[in-house]
Amino acid sequence: MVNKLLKIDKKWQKAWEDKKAFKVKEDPKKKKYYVLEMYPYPSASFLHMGHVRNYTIGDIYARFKRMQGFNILYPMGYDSFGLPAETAAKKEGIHPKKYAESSIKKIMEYQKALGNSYDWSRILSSHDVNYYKWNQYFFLKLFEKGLTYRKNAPVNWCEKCQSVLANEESEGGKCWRCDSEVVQKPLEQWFFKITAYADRLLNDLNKIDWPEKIKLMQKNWIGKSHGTEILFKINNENWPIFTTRADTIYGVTFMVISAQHPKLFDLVTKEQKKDVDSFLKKLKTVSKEELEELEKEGVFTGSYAINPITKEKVPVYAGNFVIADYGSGMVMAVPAHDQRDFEFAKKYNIPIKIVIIPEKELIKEDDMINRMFLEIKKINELMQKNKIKVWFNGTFGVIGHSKKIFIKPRDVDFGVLEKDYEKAKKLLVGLGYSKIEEKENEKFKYTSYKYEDLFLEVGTFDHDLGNEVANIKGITYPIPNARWLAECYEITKNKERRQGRGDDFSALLLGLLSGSMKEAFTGNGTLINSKEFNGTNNLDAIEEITKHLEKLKLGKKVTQYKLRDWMISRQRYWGTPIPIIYCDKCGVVPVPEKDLPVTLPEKVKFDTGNPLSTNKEFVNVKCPKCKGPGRRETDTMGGFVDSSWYFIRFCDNTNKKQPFDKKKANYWMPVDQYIGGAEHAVMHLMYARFFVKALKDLGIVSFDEPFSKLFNQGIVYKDGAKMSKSKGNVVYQTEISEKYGIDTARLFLMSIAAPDAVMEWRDEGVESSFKFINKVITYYENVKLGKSSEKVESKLNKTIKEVTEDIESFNYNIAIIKIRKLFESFNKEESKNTLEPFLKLFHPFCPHITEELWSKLKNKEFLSLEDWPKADLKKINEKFEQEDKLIDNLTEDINNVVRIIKEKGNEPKKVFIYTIPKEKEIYSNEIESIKLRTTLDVEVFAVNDPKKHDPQNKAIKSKPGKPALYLE
RNA sequence: GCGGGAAUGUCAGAGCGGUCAAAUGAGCUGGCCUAAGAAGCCAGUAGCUUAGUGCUUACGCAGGUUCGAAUCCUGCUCCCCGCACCA
Repeated sequence: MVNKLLKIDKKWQKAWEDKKAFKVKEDPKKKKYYVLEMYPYPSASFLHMGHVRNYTIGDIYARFKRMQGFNILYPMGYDSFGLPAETAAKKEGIHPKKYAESSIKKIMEYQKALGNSYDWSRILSSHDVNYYKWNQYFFLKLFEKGLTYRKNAPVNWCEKCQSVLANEESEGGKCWRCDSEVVQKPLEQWFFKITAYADRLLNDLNKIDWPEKIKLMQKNWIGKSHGTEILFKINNENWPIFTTRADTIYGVTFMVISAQHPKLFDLVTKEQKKDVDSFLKKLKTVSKEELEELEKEGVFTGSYAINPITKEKVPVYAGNFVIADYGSGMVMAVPAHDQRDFEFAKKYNIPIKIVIIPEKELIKEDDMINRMFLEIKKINELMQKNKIKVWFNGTFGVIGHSKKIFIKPRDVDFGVLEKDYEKAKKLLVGLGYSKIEEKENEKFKYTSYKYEDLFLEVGTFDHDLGNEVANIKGITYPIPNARWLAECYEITKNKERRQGRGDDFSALLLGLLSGSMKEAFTGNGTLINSKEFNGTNNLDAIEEITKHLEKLKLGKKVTQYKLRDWMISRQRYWGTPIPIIYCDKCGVVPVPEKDLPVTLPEKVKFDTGNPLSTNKEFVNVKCPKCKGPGRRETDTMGGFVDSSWYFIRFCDNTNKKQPFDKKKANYWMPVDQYIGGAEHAVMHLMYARFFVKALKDLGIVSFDEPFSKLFNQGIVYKDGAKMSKSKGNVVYQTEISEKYGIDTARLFLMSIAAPDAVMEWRDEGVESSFKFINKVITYYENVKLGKSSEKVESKLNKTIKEVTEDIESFNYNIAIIKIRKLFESFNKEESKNTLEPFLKLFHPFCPHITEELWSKLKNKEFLSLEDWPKADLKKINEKFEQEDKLIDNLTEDINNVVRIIKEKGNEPKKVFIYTIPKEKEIYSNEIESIKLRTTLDVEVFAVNDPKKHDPQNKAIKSKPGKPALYLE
């Protein structure tokens, strides 16, 4: 059987290829549909189950859509430039080109063995000069437009890879490829100005049908935020500072400039230079893990900044926690209301100035008191039960002082008689109060009682600003003591005085609170200490203060993005040469378009530094402008440039005169269904979107989003880790396909889990898919061609309807279940009208065997190119389904009774079924199938049949949908 | 820390207000078939109970909404995945 399957696989793969079954071209009469899987990196010359899953998901969709009558573009290509080829070259002494090309060859072979319906004539590889030439072309176009520029920037540098990494490639201070530490290093680099498209990239997310998760990741990555740019004067020069918290301007007590800031030394005074230098030396990049514990550190620069509103003079520090290229690279530090600033201030003893206090509404006083009240109530009940007299007087509340909290509010007394004290104490311990304090209290006067007071210490509370919480028996509650803060504030605002309290409450609060603060208060609240803005809600204050600053021309509203420009330079060999020549006279000169391509030379040395610089012929060229001596750029472009437009090249992959024919591109693009891993959420998918938008602005294409729909397939795990060669937990394609045929692998991968779910690979289930395929084949080989029952037709049409919807929405696993069920309902005799549509439904999942069975039904054309079946809704009759269920229930009942009788030692031979008259036919029609499932002899009577055999008078038990039984 | 997703029977994995002791596989148990089966077929697979019934527990934990909840809401726990000193 296996051999047979393998032969079938080969036979049809060859047939498809020979007949060019999937070759397509533009056809204005047909509706196009473009299905694409992210093109693979041919670093490994094998495919594992993760790959197979990915490609199968795409192929099923492509085949499905093709059968639905769409003109399907479904190509395959290779992302063959990049580091692994170069690493392999270094390691094994193979030239990257050779390495890449042999890998491609092998991978292609395996891919072809998958039986996917690719149009192989459209193949492309990014290392092909006919491809990368156009990278250079686009580079120059973007250069003309000012979207390509060069700057000296601190970059992420990986020592091991000897290359610069993009922001996206440096994962928390580690290289995404080799996991070694990334260091900061200043270098001249080429950039694409993706930031110019930040807003469009953000807004157009609404246009595309992508998983929300990916859209969100892109949104966060773009990171648009609104804020205020405030001008601080430092050494008589204006420094714009970006902040989202203009409301805290009165709380600024220092400034921090990024240690990597290019203008840092403008601020460093002579006296401080030594300190700053030694501080900078200490800096290093840190890993993700270390980041959490990394202490905020800094050093005084010697300069002071003038707060534009308060005119206060505050020191400027250089700090390790400020990002150089976000915002202005310098922050106004408000330690009372920003956790980082707070930590820094604590460390260097900088004053903390509180300018926001929490609002009354935030305090859940009532809740607190209710809980306390319940506690008291509980105590009361307990005491009464034990006949201990307790006094409570007045309303209950809470009072807090020092670090303890007592149920002992303003005018409440709680006491027991002296003789009950010990007993009461015991009971309270039983209630869970571990500590009971007993004391004479002078602070509170208990005039009503002579008895000893019982204080209950029920918990502790922390007294710090804003976050007052009480911890009572392990539960944390907000505590109303902030109430008095609010009170204090009221007093200040109304300029009231209260006996025993100071005039300047702001000062008092500061004194009281800043010393005991444990962390910054970053919540919202009411402004204090902020002159005319006192009493304003801080969210409103952001607006108001910004407006105020605008009036004074000391600030303005601005928008910030986290998105950085796309750094494309790589100090590598195996990539597209950047078409730039440096000339001592003319400076940076782009290679003229007519001189393209700048071909990547094969002869280079890989031992040290940048390989391209070792080829003198390549490097030393004439300046295109002045014809004087020039020097070529030796950096190459990162691979994400290649992958930013390859999907358009597929539309016209052999064009030598243009990157692609505009008409062809406009016919096929955008990609209707893109399929690939979620790991590309922010890199490839963002760059490609940018690139397409830029091309649109250049007038090269007429669409502005590359991928209308995106589907993320789930990762295949094995032994708890993602399947990958480096982890050694790989199951190769051939391990399954050589044993069971490729259709089994496809079917299994698709039935085990929804395509977008992560799945754990287990061999166990493979057999089941294999068995099913064999069953289908055996069935089709033996089926008697004839008529199909209405029942089967009903089922077929229902299945067609549902499976169509399921495939459309990628519920492949559900579709397979339904297809299997349909198959189970087939009889020994079926008509072509059911046998053929079944093959069609099954075809996307198992193209080879269905194609084979299709031809066995004497069909000449490829099943792959047939029409997808349409459901005839008129033929769907739920009656059949219900009847099926009745028979199911009946046989279950019979089996149940049989089992019970057998346990009692009897062996039933025959079952008599008594149905209500209306249902008699249903059951008598199904006698054969009942017999089959019970192995008993079966006889059906209507209950009103006078001739029925019913010695035990069981017939009375008969109910609609539930016939009575008698077995003997 | 921020953001997103999940938690279902022995396992994997559907379901997402009633038709749910819960699809479909796998595993396990028993039976049939057979010289024998690793093949095929049939049945069972929460517990108790019963000639086909009935009941009780069950969809992470605790509450809530509802005539009714695996499905909706609230809180908690745990796991996974992104981002992360973004001012």
